[in-house]
Amino acid sequence: MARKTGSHSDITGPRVQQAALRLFARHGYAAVSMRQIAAEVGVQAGALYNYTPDKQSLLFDLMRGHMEDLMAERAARGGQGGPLARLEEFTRFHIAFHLERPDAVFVSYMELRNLEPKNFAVIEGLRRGYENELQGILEDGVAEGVFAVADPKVATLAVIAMLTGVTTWYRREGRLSPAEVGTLYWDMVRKAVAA
Amino acid sequence: MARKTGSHSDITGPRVQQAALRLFARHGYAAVSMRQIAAEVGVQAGALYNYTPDKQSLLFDLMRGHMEDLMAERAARGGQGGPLARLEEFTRFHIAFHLERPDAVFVSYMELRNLEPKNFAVIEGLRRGYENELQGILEDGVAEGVFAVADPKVATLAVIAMLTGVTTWYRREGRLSPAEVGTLYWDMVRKAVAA
DNA sequence: AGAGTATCTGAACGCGTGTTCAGTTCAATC
DNA sequence: GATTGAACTGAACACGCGTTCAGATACTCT
Repeated sequence: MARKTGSHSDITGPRVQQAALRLFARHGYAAVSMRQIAAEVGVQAGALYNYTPDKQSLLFDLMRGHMEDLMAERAARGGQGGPLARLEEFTRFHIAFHLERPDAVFVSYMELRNLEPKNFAVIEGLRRGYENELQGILEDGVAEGVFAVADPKVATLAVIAMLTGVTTWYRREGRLSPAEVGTLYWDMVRKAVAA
Repeated sequence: MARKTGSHSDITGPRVQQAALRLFARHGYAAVSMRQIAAEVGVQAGALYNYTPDKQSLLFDLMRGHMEDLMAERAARGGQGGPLARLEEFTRFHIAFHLERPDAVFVSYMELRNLEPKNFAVIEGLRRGYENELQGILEDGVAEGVFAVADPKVATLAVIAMLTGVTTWYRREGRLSPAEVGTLYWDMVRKAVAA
C-alpha cells in the first residue's frame, strides 16, 4: 500500500536525478560529491541512498535513461521516404533532441570513461544502435546513387560528431532558434554526402 | 651552474608531464591523484612538487603547451593559395595533428571545465584564434564565390567538430592510415561548403 | 676528502570522500 | 489515539586527497 499524500519519495527521487544531472554536467562526475548533490536537493547525504544504491548507479541510470529516450523517440518516427528525406529527418531530429537536453548530452558524451566496464558496454551498445540507423540511411543512399560517400562508417561518425558539436556552442539566448540551426546543419550535411 | 650528469630533473620533469597527460586522458583530471602520477613516474608524491607548484598547473601547462604547439605549427604553414587550397591544407593538417596527439587532444577538449577561470580564459583565447583562421578561410571563399555557407561562424564550428571527432574513433591499428582519413574528411568538408 | 646542492623520501597535516546505520520525525491508517 | 512505516537526520567508519617539510641521499665541484 503506497501512500498517496505525505510521501515524498516520488518528489525527492526525481529531484535527486535532476540535481545529479545538473552537477555532473557542470563539474564532472568525479568532481561532484554525494554531499553536494544532497545539498542541492535539500537533504543529508545519507538520504540519497533511498533512491540509488550508489553513486555509480546514479550516473549509469542518467546515461541509460538518456540513451533510451533517444532510441524511443527515434523508433517513434518511422524511417519513411527515400534516403534524402530520411537523412533530413534524422539531422533535424538529432539537432532538436540534443538542444533540448544539453546536460544529459554533455554527461553522456563526457562521462563514458567513468562508467564501470559492464555499464559502459550497455551504453555503448545503445549508441551503436543509433549510429547504425544513420549508417543504414547513408548506405541506402549510396545504393540508390543519391549519396556519394567513400566510407559510410566514417561518414556516419563524421556527421554525428558535427551534429552533436552543436551543443558545445549553442545558447538559448543566442541569435538562432533550434530550427534555424537545424536548417544550417542540414544544408551542410546534405551537401557533404551528396552524389 | 646546472649539473649535466646525475641530475634527474631534466628526465623526471618531462616524465611527470607524460604521466599526467596519460592519466588525465584515461581517467580524467578529477579522478587522478598526485600519488597515481607519482607512482607512474616512480617517485613519491612529494617529489612532484619540484616540477609543478600544484595539480592545477600540471593540467594548465599541458593544455597550454598543446594549444601553443597547435598555433605554432599553424603559423609555420603560411596561408597560401586560394580559399579552396587553404581549406584543404587546414583540413589535412587538423586531422594529422590531432591523430598524432590523441591524449593531449582528449585532455584539451574534456578538461576545460576543470581549469580555474583565469587559466580557462587563456586556453579559450588560443582556441578562438585557431577557429578564427578557419573562419577567415571560409569568409574569403564566400567573398570569392567558391564557397556557399549561410553562416560562416556556425560552419566553422561544425567543421571543427567534425574533424576533431576523428580522435574518438581512430585507432592506430585500424584499417585506415591518417592520410587516408584526411582524404575522406577532406572530401566531405569540400562538398559541405562548396558553392 | 670535504663542501655544497639538487633530488627525493616518508611522515604528517587537515580535510573531504562514499557509504552505513541506529534513531528521530511525522503523516496515514486502523 | 495508538500503531505503523516511509523518509530522513546526524554521527560515524575507514580511507584517500593535495600539499608541506625536515631530513636522508647521491651526485658535482673544489
